[in-house]
Amino acid sequence: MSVTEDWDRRLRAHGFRITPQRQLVLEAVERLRHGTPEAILIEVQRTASGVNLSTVYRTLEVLEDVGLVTHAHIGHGAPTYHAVDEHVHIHLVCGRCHTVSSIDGDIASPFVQLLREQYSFETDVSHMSIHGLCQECKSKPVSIEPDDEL
Amino acid sequence: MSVTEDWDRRLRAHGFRITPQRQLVLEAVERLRHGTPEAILIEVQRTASGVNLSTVYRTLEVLEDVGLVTHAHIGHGAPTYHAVDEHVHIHLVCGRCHTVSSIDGDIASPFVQLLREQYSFETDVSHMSIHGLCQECKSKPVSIEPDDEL
DNA sequence: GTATATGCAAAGGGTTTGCACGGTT
DNA sequence: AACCGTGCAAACCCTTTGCATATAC
Repeated sequence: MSVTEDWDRRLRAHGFRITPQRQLVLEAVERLRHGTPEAILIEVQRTASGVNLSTVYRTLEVLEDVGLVTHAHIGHGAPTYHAVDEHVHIHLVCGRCHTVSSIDGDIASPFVQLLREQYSFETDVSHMSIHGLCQECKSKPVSIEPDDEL
Repeated sequence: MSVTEDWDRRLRAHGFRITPQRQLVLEAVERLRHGTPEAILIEVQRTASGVNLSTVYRTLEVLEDVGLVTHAHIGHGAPTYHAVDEHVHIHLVCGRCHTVSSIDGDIASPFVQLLREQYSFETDVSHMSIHGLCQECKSKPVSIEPDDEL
């Protein structure tokens, strides 16, 4: 059952108004499965060319406030937004080739449980992005540690 | 045993030159245990006021290349740099009060092992920053879900 | 001596903000 | 009618880049 079905009720319940822009931004986030604010703007502008980037930023903040979208920081650039009704996933970001792959968020459950037990910390799994080396880059070592004079 | 003991050999081994700036930046990163580029600059300038921000950026990139420092993305702003000789730790970032606490990186070992087995992904634990709710914010629910008209 | 590193200043992304207008309630 | 949301433009923060000079090798 999609959380975004009662998006308008959610907004109203938090004292926000219903506007075409908010609907369009939410729909754009759902359509693109991953989206930066810039990408979301472009998607929105396919229907409504008048919408402004700052509106997208302000809208994403509102939608995140009411729990309709989340974001994660992949790479160094703009954050990536997702609709919360998607199955929770985690991004694995390769620090060498910068490939991003999405994996099932459930894999983190034991870890999340550990953080809850030991630190009373409630992890936002959808916000997790894990940096490291992907399978391919791991196998191509690229001159690791000569550790001698050149 | 500190990795940063043979920092000069490390740099040379990778074909980089030894400069006062590089030494100063590395020492500043070690002294501040967490530091943004800006904060590192200020620390460096306590000794050498002439050093420039762009040099700090370029130097951090070099030091990271040769494995002397790492960075993690805490919050939305500038990244935080660490010397690699510190015991590996993970940042827990509260999405509500923005408090950051550092915990022992070893807690992630089983999770890291899982990612290795299932996805052949080699996690950079020191780069991990985990977002969620801290103990205090978790217990103060702050008007969650009225789910009614206002 | 030559290639690399630095300082400076300018440009570049990404994001936020002030303000007047327009739309929702 | 009152207030919130939007568009526009400017400002902002963080980071990168071009170029001339200085420095490590």
